[in-house]
Amino acid sequence: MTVRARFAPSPTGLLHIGSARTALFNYLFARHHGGEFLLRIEDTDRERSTEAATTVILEGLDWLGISPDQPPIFQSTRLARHTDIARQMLASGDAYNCYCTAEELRQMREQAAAEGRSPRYDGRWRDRDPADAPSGVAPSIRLKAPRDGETVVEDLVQGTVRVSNTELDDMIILRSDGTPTYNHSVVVDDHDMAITHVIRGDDHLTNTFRQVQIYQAMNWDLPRFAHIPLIHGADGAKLSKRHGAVSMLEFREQGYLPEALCNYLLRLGWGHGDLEVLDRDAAIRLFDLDGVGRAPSRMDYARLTNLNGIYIRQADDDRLTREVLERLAHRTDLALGAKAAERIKALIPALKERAKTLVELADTAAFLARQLPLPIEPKAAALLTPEARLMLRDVAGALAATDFTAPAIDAALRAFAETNGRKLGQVAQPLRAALTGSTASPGIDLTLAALGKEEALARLAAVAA
RNA sequence: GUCCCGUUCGUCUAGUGGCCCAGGACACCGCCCUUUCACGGCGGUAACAGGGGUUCGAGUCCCCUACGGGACGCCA
Repeated sequence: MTVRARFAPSPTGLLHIGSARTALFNYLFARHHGGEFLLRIEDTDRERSTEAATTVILEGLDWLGISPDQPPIFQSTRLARHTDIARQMLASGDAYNCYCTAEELRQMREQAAAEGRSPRYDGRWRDRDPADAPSGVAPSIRLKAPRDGETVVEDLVQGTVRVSNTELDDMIILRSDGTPTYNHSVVVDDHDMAITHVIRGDDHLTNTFRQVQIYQAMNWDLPRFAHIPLIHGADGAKLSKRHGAVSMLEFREQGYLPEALCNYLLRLGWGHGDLEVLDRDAAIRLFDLDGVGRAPSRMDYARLTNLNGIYIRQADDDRLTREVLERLAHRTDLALGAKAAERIKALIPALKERAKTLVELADTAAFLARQLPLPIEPKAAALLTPEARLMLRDVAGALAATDFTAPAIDAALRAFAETNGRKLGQVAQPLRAALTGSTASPGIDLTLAALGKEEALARLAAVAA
């Protein structure tokens, strides 16, 4: 049997980190088993669903590199099929008309709450004579769920989960306005799409019992279910905005690489021995549902950032250069010409060793695109004492005599330090301050070489005594 | 309130009855490397929620308690 997995988000505005992980797990599972990964947009709530929100999901998945194998299926286009099945169930006696009003149901719930019972529909129309139907009231259609026994879900992550059927009431499958409900649509779609594995957040676990009852009523084969635990914030509560970034767009803006995010998400709730850094190929090769834990996990931004640093160090230099240029393009305090771009490209290999995000990478590259006079950080300014400025004049002279390659610069600086009885650091730090306006940068030889002779000497002249 | 699920270092996890006085990673602290900042190397602090069983032996199996989470809509 070929595996067919699906990701079924409702388009409500953003691709949440939790949804992204669900999508990733589905994708990896399908790939691992040589199956297909499908996407279904659950846009039946017409008021909340927008085209823009669908675009956000599609772009987010594309950015993460987990695009579906087929064009997405829009649930809204399948309405007729859903209602058709509901009517079939009505005809076969697996469902019945319920003439309760919303108000009546609300009272039923309130009374149950007041008496300490769980708020369930009491089945008052289940076996009632259709002749009793009040005129002028449009009925909803309810599933005639089994009253005895229990409903069992053999979950690939949670194990066997069973609940007594007395806990489950007769759910509405078709509203009085003729539209299908979520639980009903999902079952019909998953069946029609020949989904073999339903992998989703465990907030859906209790829905599953009701969905199973529909499968059973229709005599359809059950897919395998896998309910993965949710992602929580650092405080253990449901992940929300106040915990920090949650949408894919935000992570992208904050300079996270999609492969780092995928790696982080993969390791959140799934483990394989001591393995921490897994690229896409390794993930596909090793991922399976038996490695998924049952406890919810907490979002840890520090760990994501650490992973991001690893992926930045491994990333292609041209790609990083493009990213940096893009992020610097809007800055009005820089002169981002061809020369500056050339300098950035030259220093990226050294810069990427010390950046954890693309934002950081761009920030630390910005000095290369600055114009004189250079803004100097207070700590850097403190290094530029009158004495240091005097020294820099001589250093500039020594540097001017080289061909300005990094090795030549390094040799010249070491020689300069030696003949002047100074430690290399006593020369390099004021130099760094004068060239970058900061106390931290890649090796001073690399920094000088990237700036180029003309620019470097100009910057030195600006501060030298 | 009812039902369901969960609980190993601060966090993510390894652990499927003896290999565990519990291993790795991030974070944190110290040292080393070093022209700064990173990277890297070495070392350190730090956990089986509590209580009962079962067993020669329990982080691993069972029960109870506590705590946490999820679900209880004519939302998805």
